Amino acid sequence: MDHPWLTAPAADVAQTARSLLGWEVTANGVRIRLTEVEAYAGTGEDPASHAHRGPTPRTTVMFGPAGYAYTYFVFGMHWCLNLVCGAEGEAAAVLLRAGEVVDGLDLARERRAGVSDRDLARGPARLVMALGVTAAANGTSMLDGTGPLVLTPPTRPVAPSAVAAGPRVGVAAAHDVPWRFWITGDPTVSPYRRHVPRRRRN
DNA sequence: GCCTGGATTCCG
DNA sequence: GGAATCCAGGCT
Repeated sequence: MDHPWLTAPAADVAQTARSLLGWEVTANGVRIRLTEVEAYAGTGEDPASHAHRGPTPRTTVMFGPAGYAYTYFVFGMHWCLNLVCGAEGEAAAVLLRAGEVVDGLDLARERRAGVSDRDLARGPARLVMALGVTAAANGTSMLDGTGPLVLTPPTRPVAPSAVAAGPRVGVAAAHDVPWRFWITGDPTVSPYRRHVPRRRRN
């Protein structure tokens, strides 16, 4: 499958993120339609990006070619999923923040026991749980079917006028860039929380 | 080596 | 509003 915009320069990663809304991610029997994403620019350009200060063992995948999954562990308990974008070496990425489960509802409910259907993938770590992916997906392609994740074009296209933009969630740096994109009014979009500085321990 | 704090979620 | 709960990255 050909996704020319995926390899657009890192400087255009915001546009790439916007284009991803409505696309579908399938893994382990669950298919999710993306309703919310966040863009992270290339190395050296975005203080909020894990790749900001250059490659490290954790972020190696981000410096590879576009179309690969970058998963990372956060807060000692959660996994998040990114799609690597831009030219090889630029380390741009799009964080997949939320979506609507459009297939495999029973499996998703099993993995997210006790929550309403709208909350199944309403948040980056929740989306990962619903898809049943973790560390094993890191560094696998999301385009060619060789990994657990498969990215496919929208079944229901998203009109450009239906896309809203705002600051990224939980990110202190570059708070002024509106690089979070979501489908206006969609119930599966995560509730916005601005970055809250942690209280210092006494 | 040690220390800090995080692209979060859930519960009180 | 705060706890849970690891570890990458920065600094001593």
